[in-house]
Amino acid sequence: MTRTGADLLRVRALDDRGASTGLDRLLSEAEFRDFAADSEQHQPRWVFADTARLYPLLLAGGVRLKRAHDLRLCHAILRLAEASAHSALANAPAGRWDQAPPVAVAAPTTGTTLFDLEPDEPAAGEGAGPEDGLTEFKAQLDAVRTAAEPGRLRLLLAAESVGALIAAEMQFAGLPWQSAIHDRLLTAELGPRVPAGLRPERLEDLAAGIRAALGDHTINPDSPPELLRALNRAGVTTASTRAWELQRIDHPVIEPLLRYKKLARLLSNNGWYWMESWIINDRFHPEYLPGGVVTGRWATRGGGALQLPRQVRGAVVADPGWTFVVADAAQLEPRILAALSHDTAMATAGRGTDLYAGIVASGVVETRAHAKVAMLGAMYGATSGESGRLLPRLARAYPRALALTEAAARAGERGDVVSTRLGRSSPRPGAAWQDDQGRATEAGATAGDERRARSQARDWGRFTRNFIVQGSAAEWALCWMAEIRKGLWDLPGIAEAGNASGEPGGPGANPFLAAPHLVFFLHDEVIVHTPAALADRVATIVTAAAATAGRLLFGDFPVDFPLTCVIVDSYADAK
DNA sequence: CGAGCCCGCGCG
DNA sequence: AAAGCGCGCGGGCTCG
Repeated sequence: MTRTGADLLRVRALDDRGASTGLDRLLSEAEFRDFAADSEQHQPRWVFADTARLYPLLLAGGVRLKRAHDLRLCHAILRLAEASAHSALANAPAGRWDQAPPVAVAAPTTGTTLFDLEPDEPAAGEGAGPEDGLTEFKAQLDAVRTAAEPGRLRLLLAAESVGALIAAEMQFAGLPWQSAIHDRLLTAELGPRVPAGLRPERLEDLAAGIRAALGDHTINPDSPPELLRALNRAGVTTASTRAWELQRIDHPVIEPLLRYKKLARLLSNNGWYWMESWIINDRFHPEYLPGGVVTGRWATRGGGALQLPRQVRGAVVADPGWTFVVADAAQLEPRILAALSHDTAMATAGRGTDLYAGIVASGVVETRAHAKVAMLGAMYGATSGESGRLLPRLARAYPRALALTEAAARAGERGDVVSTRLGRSSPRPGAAWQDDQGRATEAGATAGDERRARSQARDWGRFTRNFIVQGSAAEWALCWMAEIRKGLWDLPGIAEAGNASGEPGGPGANPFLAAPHLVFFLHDEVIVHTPAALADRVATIVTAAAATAGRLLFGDFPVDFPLTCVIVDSYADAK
């Protein structure tokens, strides 16, 4: 499945090894939609150069696909994976499949849809003809077939690819978002709306309070350097204007200043301008970027979808007759670490309970807060503070888990590669890093050279230490979502559910929007929008999917992945 | 006046 | 002086 230059799509049928089985056609987009709808009866695996560019076309036409293989995303994994390091693909010079995807244009305001695609890309570089996709697919199949433990890579590529389908579906569906509620919320916090560039009443009042407390009537509280100078002039000794540092200072300016910072952030990041840019027909359509983070986590582009502050989640409200199933994997990363390292003691601490509470119950530390900060320290590489002090106790109780994070850190410090459970490997540090390490071992190296090299080595070690945990957790989350999607696939729509309320999206909406579907994903948390009558069944599916994801990654190793799963009409009520 | 940096902070 | 991981985004600010 590739694009040709003339807005035609080339479609070919292949067997398991990528060999052509005869069918080879050029179709217009409309013809392709019909073709895809027909072909879905046989549940083929669609091989796409870039799911994000093609799938929205199908979704807009009401066609949903079950299985896919995304060449661009899978290439990125195989290019770096240690398990396929010997393959032709991994050793070929960089080419078209190593390039960043073309930037899709997200409409910032009403008038166009979010799904406009750029004009077709020109043939990019050498060998970018229509054969290129097929050649690449064969190279990927070969890289997997000849890899160590091909089953893991195969699962990873399938999970990454279904993630691309889900990402497109979620962008298409959008997160239900009530502009009216959002507007009321902003007005209550900031005061009535004012034209862009002006401060709403509440912010203006607070700015006046800040100026009065500092005895300076010209201060712009939005300028950190200016603010810092004014604070120091007023006898407030601080090295920065960070909220957590200001919090500890006793001075009349602190209270209005902290309040100002909070509200100014709300206005600039999720204020009226944001609302008008991103909310269309009471839906938020962020652009998800599967594999957008080196660890395999998703990123988003535009709208800050992965940073929705709790302050505004009250605007996320289910349609009439519908509700949300909001599920969150409890202490996901430590559980992943326990399973990765086969640390049965740590896994046992999390059995049937809050993992941090289990650590306390085992007598390792005194409080849940201590357990949490110690675990985060182990996974992030803390060396000082409370976290650093608690680490030895954690290491005594859970030697296997801590040995694994330490080994990952040492590997990174040497410049070595580490890999996740399913085989996504970390990038190597850049040339500057290598140069600095080399310089520190040469004869004329200064103490400064050595210090610098050591510091950078430790930085990279903290990255690789975290990579194995964050990346494996991202794989669990992909499998979880894939299983949820599979479970939801066969649920009935609104009509069959015996609920007469309107279907979301209005007339002509995609039929899959009339049945339960995923509308949001945030690293270890999902939201399913569902007819209220089906919410219990959805919750059962989501819960079972978590257990299945655990088995897919870790087989029989006895580690639990419990969820907090609630049925709520507003996201604000989720926790 | 735009490009690109830093700062600060939202999320996990 | 160094400092627990990964991101995206907006505002200020500097520089060409």
